[in-house]
Amino acid sequence: MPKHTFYNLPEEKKDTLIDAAKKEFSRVPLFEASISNIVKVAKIPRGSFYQYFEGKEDVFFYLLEKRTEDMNKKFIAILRQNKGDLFKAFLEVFKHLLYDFKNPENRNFFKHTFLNMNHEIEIIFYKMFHENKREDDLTSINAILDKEKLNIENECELPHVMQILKIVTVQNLIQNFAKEISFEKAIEKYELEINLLKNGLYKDKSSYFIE
Amino acid sequence: MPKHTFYNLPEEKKDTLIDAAKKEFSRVPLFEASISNIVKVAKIPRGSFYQYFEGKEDVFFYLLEKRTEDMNKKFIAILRQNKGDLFKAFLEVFKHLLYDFKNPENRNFFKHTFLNMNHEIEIIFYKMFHENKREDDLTSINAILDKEKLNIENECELPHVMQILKIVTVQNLIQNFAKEISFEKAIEKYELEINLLKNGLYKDKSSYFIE
DNA sequence: ACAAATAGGTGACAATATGTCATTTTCAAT
DNA sequence: ATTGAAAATGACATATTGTCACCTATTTGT
Repeated sequence: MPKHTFYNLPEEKKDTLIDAAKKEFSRVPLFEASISNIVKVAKIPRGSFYQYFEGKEDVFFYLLEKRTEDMNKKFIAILRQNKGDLFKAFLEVFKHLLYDFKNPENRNFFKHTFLNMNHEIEIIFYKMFHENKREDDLTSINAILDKEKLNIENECELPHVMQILKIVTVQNLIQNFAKEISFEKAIEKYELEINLLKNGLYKDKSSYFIE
Repeated sequence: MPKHTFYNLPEEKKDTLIDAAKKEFSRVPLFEASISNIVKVAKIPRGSFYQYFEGKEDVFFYLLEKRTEDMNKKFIAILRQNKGDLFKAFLEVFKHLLYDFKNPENRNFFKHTFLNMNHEIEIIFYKMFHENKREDDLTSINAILDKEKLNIENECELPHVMQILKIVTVQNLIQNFAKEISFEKAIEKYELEINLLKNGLYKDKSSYFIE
C-alpha cells in the first residue's frame, strides 16, 4: 500500500508518477523493473519515491489493484446481465478482457503481468471474481448466482467451482500472451474448455446402458 | 542450458556447484537469488560461474528440468499401473508429489518455485505430464491412455483435457505451499476438484425429465 | 505576527550485485 | 620441451538499492 504522503500529493504529480510507473511496468515485468528508471522518467528525486512507496512492488500492486477493481465491477454487471449463469458470464468477461488487452497501452503491462503471474499476483487478480465486501448486498455475487444450474451438492463446493473457472480463464489469458494467437482462435479455445468443464471430462459408461 | 565446460567438470566440482545453487534456490526464489551467494558457498571464483552458466536462470532451469524428468518417468509408470485411467493417475501423482515435498531438502526449493511459478517455469514443470519424445513407443502416454473413459468427441480435445487437469493439479500444489494445509486436507480438496472436473460443473436440467 | 513543531522533500552515499575481460594456468598433442 | 587451445581467475567498471542527515514548507499555538 502506498504511504499516506502519496495520497496527499497533488493530482498532477500523482499522475506523473503513476504514468512513469506504468511505463516501466510495460517495458519489463515487475522483477526486472527499476526504481531508478521510474524516478528518472517521473523527474522526481530518488528519496521522494521512498517517501511515497515502500518499493517497486508497492507501486505495482497499487496499479494492479486499481485495474482489478474496475474489472470486478464489470464481472458483477455481466453476471447480472446473464441472469446468474456463471458459464456465460465467464465467457463474456473473457471476451471483454481480450478486447481490453488489445489497447496497446494496457497490452504490455498485462503481458508482463500474465507471463509472470505468481501466487501473489494471482490473488490480486482473482479478486476480480470475488465478493466485494464494501459493496451492498445487491451486488453480492452469491445473490445473483444461478446455483440451480451448478452441479454441486452443497454450498461448500461453490468456491471450488469458482476456483476451477478462474484458473482456466487465467491460463487461457496467459497462453494468449505467450502465443499471441488471434482473438477468434482464443475465444474458440476458451469456449471449448469451458464446455469440457460444464459437461465433465469423464464419460461414464453406465449411462449408455440406461439409454 | 549449461555450457559444455560445466559438463566437462569433474563430478565432485559439479556436485559442489549444484549443491550451492540448490541451497540458494531453497533460501529464496529465483528472482531474489544471487550469483554472489552461490559462488561464495561453492567457493569458486565469480568468473568460473559465468564459464559454466549464462546466468542464474541457467542453473535454476537445469535443476528444475532434472527433477521434472524424474517426475515424468513416475507419471508414466503410474498411468500404466492404473491402466490408463487419467483421473486415478493424476490423483496418485498428486499424492506422490505431496509426499516428495515433505522432504525438507526439496520442500523449500519447490515452495519458492511454486509460489513464483510464472509461465516459463510452468512450461518446464508441465513436461512432467508430456510425451517424452526420446523414449520408445511403449512409454507413449497416448498408447497407455484409456480414452474410452474420456468425454471427448475427437483426439484434438485431448490436449485440452490434459491442460485442465495439469492446471488444477499445479494450482492445488501452489495452494498447499501458500496455506501449508495438512496432507489429508490437501488430498481431500484435490479429490473434490477432480470429481467436479470428471462429472462436470453444469447440471443439465433436461436430465431430470429423462429419469 | 512570530516561533515552534511537524511533515515533506532532497540528493549524496555506502553497500552490494552484475557481467566482462585481460591475464594466467592447465594440459593434451606434437 | 614447445606450442596452442581451452579453462580459470579476480579485479574492475557499471549500475542499482535503500537510507539518512539536512533542508524547506506548512500548520499550530500564543
